Amino acid sequence: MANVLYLSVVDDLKKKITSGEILPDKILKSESKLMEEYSVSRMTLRKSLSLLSNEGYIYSVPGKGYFVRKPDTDIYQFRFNEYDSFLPDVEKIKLLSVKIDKPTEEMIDNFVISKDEQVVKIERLIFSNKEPVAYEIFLTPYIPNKPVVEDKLSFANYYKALEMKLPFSIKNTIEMKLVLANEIIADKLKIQEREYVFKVTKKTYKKDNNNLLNYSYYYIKPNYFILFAKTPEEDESKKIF
Amino acid sequence: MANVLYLSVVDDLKKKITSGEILPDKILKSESKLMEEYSVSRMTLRKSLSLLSNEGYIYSVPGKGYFVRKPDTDIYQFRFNEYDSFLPDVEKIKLLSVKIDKPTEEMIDNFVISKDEQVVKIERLIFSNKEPVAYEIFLTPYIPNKPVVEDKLSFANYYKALEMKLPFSIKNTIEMKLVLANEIIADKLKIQEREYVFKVTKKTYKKDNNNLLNYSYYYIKPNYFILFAKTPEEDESKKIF
DNA sequence: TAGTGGTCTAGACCACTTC
DNA sequence: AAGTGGTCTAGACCACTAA
Repeated sequence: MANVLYLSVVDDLKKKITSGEILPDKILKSESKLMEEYSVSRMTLRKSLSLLSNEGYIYSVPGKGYFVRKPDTDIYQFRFNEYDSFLPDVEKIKLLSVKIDKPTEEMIDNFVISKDEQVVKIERLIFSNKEPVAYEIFLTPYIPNKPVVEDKLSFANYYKALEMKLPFSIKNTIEMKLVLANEIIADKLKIQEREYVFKVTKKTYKKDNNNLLNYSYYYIKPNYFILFAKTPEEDESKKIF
Repeated sequence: MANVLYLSVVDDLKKKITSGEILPDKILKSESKLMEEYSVSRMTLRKSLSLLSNEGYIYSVPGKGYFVRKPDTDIYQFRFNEYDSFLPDVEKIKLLSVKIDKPTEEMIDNFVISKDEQVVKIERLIFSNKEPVAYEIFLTPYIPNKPVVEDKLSFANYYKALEMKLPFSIKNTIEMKLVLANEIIADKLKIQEREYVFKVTKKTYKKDNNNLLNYSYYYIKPNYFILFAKTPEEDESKKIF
């Protein structure tokens, strides 16, 4: 297909795998045989096999050969942030409060801080369709001499700025469940107490030491949130070269 | 670190990127300079850069150079299937009914079938903790001469078998939202009518032509489902070689 | 011992960007 | 014209697996 050798090899092998001509866990021809079959050099062939391996089609066992992989079809991917995840589109995000306070027991457990240190607590209300649709509580340890100009960059963006600066060093987790709204949440979202709301807990960790950097609770009105996820795609931009 | 040349180059460059020594969108040294710096051949260096590219750390622009990528921290990954996704662990899955019937308007819209063809409808009840926790309706076009022995492989596993046979050719989507239980759902799950339940819609498509192969609705009791997702990990098993 | 994949080198030619 | 990354080759040596 393409006028690039290693891609045409990839195309052909993919076809053989997706069509079922070579089934999962079955062995492929050896490198030397494939080199002959496609009339390419070893390095070129290996580039093709490398690509197929990266895309999850095959795996290799040293000394044995290449095998077709059985992919995991139960894996899904989605995107979540305070701007794109609510329905209809988010109109504005209102900063309710910024407090610097002593940590609760829960925070001392979660963060790597002592009870003498302080914690930043930010409350925000996310509006959509003229209504409050989500109430967010964000928590992070307070570090007074952080090289972020606190007055200039509002606290609301403080942690975003932090993430932006060192994007490779963090990882997130998210937990979503249904809970009954308590008085505070009901008040913020203007709903009845003991109505169901989505509770999304988002935690941000430092990759290398697994320290918790910050976490947020989002309380979301049921009708304003749909989670849509799909099988992860092979990322074209990350193609091997 | 490792006694493999290209991995030690990867380690060093990763350190420079994660530490912030080279910031997102900033250019790396050119291949020829890096070859000199690390005293490796071009192909070895390119293998290192290829790995970093695959893991999302860098990208390349032909004629210009290599740049540090700004990774997307809003992406999450999770696993969903009828065995591992409910709380506590699933005890059994009860097959309620298998019907072969004419398709509804909705099904004709979704599937690539005419109104004269037929559809398989499977109802299942997922038990956990002696209670029904989820009610599933599965739909797929009925193909009489499918090479699956219908009596042997129960219908409940019919589509699983299908997926297993051609795992590379399918992709899934999932949608999760809150809905109010209607009479049927309330009855199956033994809850009150007009209580909230999770509605999960899972659709399976053929990759090449985007045809819908089957879809399921899961109605799940709120307390028996928590979605847990996290930043996708670099898959060690798919490492470049 | 023969065959397998894993690492590594030193070249070559190309298309593209920048000046 | 000089520098960049992209493709491709023909070797070499190694560790591992299987008979």
